[in-house]
Amino acid sequence: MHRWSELFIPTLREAPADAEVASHKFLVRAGYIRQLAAGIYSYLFLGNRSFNKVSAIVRQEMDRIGQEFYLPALHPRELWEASGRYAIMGENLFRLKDRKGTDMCLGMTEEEVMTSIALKELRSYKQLPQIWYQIAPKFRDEPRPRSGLLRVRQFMMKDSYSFDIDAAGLDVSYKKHYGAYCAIFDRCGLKYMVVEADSGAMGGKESHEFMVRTNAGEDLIVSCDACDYAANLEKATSKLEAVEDLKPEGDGNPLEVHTPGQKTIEEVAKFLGVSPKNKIKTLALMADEVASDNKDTKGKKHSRAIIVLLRGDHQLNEAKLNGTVAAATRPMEEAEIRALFKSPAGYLGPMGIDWSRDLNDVAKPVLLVDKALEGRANLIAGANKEDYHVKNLTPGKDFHPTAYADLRSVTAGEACPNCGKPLRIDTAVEIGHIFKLGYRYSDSMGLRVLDKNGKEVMPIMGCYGIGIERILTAAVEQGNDENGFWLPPSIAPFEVVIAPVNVKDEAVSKAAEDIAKRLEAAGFDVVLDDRDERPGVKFKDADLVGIPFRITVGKRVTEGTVEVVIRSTREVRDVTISAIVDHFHHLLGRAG
RNA sequence: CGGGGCGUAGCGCAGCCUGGUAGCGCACCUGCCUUGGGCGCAGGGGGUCGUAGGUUCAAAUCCUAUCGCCCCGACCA
Repeated sequence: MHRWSELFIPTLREAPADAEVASHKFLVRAGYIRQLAAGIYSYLFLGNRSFNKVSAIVRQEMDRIGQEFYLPALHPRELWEASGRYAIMGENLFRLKDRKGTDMCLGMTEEEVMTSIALKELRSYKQLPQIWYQIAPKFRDEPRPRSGLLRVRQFMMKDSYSFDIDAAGLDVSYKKHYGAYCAIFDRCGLKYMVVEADSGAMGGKESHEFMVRTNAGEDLIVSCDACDYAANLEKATSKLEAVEDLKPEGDGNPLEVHTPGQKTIEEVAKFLGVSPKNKIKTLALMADEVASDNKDTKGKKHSRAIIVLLRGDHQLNEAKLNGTVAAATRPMEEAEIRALFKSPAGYLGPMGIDWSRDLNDVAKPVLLVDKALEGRANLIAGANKEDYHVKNLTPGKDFHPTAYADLRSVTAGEACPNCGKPLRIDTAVEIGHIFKLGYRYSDSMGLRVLDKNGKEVMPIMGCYGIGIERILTAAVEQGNDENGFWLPPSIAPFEVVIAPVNVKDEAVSKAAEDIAKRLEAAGFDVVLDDRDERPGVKFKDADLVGIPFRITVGKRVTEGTVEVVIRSTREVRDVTISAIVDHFHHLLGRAG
């Protein structure tokens, strides 16, 4: 039996000064975790217990669809060179040398290791499909670890990888994961949502994220309360209300107007008496394309101009831009702006520049136009001349975009793309991500099997991740008040804490001991707070440490009664001692 | 990596400006007392003031460097 007096549960009255988010404060105060360094945490007794329960649920559900492996965290450089990620991952990849000077790194994910096993062992379509998974530490040298356990440098991840003969097979593996993830998060007692996710520049086709709404989250998700539409802001779209175009002025050809000192969208719109919706916002960006190996080719970089046009009242979504041009961009410097536009910032527009016709044409500047401007007419943009703007601009007629693309960020209140009702935007924590990888690794690492016809084909892959500590963190964020937090019983370190009000009272402590024994015999996870402390101390600790139920054993044992307290609602019930086991069978929905 | 903040006992903080005995609350130990929401009284232990160098008769305090941690941003398969 677990006796609190013998356990190491170092609770704190005050949170460490550098903890800001609720989960961080409470997990430290409750003695679950202690910090070792930035983004690196130790799990103490309670933390580890909870952690193990989460892992066990993940393992059970994953075992229904896949096979568990255990892969090394220490990887040779060559493996990451083979996939091309040694360079791509940059500083986020922990790198080290072994005693012989061989370059090694610590795994951020295990696509390379899994694929290397697959390519050595898989020979035939008959061996497919495969789903391999593991629950193991991952290492990422994050530029800025933060928010306690939310963004850390070492964390436990359930990562799985599927290998299928074709896209239809991948669909099946993907759906199996979708189902398993729902089962896992349901069992962990989380209120989560599944959102369409940005598949990134890696060329994936489909991707969903499992998100828990909390103000501590780092992601922004767009969702519709009226239907099931939900997407990461990086991916979300919306229906726009039609905008009435301006009437053409004069002969309908581009017309310069004098706009002295009017630089911002708002200033110009007000000055000309039009809505920002009839204006073009011109963003001047540069993509610095550094050759793939950043060490040897230092200083040798090729920059190309990327000019983005948006409706005047819209904001650029950098993830979407990234997906379109597959490169990181930065704002142009003043000199670069003058070199291209022959004009100072504030009066930029698309006129008079020879734009690239093709995204792959590196020689000329690229003009990307947001889809919200497609089909619009008589817009107003800068004239590329100080103190002048141009009216009557119609895309496709007066200037020729390199490409139209969805580049803007959705804002709250815009119409849902499915049902037209207003969209909401919330912050959220990503607890899981499923991803159709495609042929990215099969191709780069040379994975081939023979199909029915004896022909070599590339298996298609999927990868799927769950952040174990994020489940715990999200659960704490979801259930806390000023006194502490409560975890769902399935992932709490103990289901019940039994608090005898005075251990020196024989009747009380005997009854508490007896109840603990009976509940434990019935299969409940209980801890007996047998410390010789005042009741207030025990209650405060019980409230703090995340245990969902408390039994208070007080003077009324003489009447055969104790109190059961539900932590989340603070509901208190009198229960007769003889009925206590039945009561918990009922409370926890377990058969007696 | 840019901007900001902070390193003094396990936790929370004061002291630093204006150099001179290192302090408070909580926690901890002993004893008494108390026992339905962090009880009370008495006694006690614990700190190279992040580290290194410098200025000075004297440095937690002033100067320089460095390390670490937190926050905002950039970044985040």
